[in-house]
Amino acid sequence: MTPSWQTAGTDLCSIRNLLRMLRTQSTEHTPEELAQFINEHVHQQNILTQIIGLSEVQYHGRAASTADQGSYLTIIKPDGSIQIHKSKGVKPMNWQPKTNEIYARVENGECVLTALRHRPEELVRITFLETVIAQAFILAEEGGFILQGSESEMQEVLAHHPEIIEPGLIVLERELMVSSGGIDLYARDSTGRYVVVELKRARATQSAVSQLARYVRSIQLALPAGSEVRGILAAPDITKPALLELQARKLEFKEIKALPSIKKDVSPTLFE
Amino acid sequence: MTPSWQTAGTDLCSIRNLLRMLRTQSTEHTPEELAQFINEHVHQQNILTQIIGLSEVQYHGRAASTADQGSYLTIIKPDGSIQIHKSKGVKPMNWQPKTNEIYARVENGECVLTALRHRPEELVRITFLETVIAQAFILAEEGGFILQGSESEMQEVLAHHPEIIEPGLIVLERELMVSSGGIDLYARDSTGRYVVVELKRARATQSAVSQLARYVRSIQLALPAGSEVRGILAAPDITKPALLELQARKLEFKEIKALPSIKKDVSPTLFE
DNA sequence: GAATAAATGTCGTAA
DNA sequence: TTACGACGTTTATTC
Repeated sequence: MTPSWQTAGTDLCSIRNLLRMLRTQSTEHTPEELAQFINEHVHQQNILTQIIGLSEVQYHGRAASTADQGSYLTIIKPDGSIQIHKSKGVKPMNWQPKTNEIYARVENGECVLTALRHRPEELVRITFLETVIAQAFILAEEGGFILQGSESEMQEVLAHHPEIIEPGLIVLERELMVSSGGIDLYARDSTGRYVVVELKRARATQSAVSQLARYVRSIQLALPAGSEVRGILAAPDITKPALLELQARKLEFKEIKALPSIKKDVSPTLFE
Repeated sequence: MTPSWQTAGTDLCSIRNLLRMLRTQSTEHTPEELAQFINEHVHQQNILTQIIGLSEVQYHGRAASTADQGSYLTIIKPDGSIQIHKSKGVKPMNWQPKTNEIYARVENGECVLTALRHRPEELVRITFLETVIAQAFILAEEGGFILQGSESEMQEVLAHHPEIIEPGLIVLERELMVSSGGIDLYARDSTGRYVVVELKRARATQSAVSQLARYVRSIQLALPAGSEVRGILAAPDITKPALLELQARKLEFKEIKALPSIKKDVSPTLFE
């Protein structure tokens, strides 16, 4: 039996281009051929496999879900992660971050891809009813990836410029570990009171408030009885319930709109 | 300048297959053509676009990130969401959940895809250094998707209608494997000579010519000495250098403008 | 491995 | 549209 996929010609690549199409499967194939194609490519180093077509997806694990017949894009990455995309959204319809086992086989005349994961025990099953195309690519060479602007960077900036939060504030510790977790900034205000600062890069929610409250209590327990400890939640925004709870707990909110950048922008002119 | 891709025919594969590939672009294209390809497909109703190749990605918005040159898979969904995948993890390396604006243009000789989002103000910029493949799919309302218009379909049609290439041509084999790769169509002409047909969905380039030449040589070696083997490059268009090389190698070019659709049972109202 | 918190979280829904 | 909470959250880090 001749498989209906072909090895791509070598003329597809150039010296700089290390990503190459490895193999392609046409629309013409039997379930057996598709299963063979998948099994030959999945879990191999650097090979990303893609199947597009009418499929059915089942998930069983932390939850359970079934996707009826639909046209989905299935991507299997070299690390064994799998994701099934529909036409909308960044998030896949179904996925499996890491799999212990991936295999395809023919069941009842159709190619079924099974992705298993232990701990937690999860299962994704994709039945390919009508495959439109199956492709495998080599994804070689990965460039460096640099992310900036996370909460840690916010902490970095505010640690050096605590006056943004409040004039006279002096930072004593960053990432101070207490029983309930790590305090972003531990400081002292101009009147000598201890201050616990909780940073949020996004809009602060109730969970941030209770987090701050836990830290404040931890500090109060560590200090001599009667010591006054302030709690400041610093974020660009706060939700209404969070603000109410904050006030009820006698904690404070400090709006952080913009931060002086400590690193060069990617391309500052883009937004001018 | 003729774009190197083709609009797919109106024929449908099956009633169950709702998504189909609309257009395909091969590996050969200029940055201008790639930009045009993207602009024609992106943000259109029901069209999912994919670009695979050596790229560079920048993000600026809630945070900022830069990804150096690497082989990435870019997916643009019909809802305007965009995601750039590397070889690991379910999560994309860069993404944009929903965009207000997506456009591609040539900057400094390279195709740059810009995805803008307001509220929050965010920007993703992808520079395609070397594209391996660009694909576009139609997605129907019901979420099915099926592909059409690929080279495989072209092969399908021409295998059944070899007279389009040349009257009296008889197809002996499809996807005939030889040492140098897979021959799209292996046939015999009206005078009994063997014919190797290489198909290109897009404008044929020199690499297609050398590919065809390799196949012809492989067949010549396999046949008794002195056997005459013709090589035909069938494509909608051919570049000037490719045509010159073709003539120098005594190979032939056959322009394929339109293909008769393969009629299959389907309700034409789906795509109006 | 369990627990904890960050994330460019994403996504859906009610006001 | 905006606010708000849920998510198979995922992912990274710490204990």
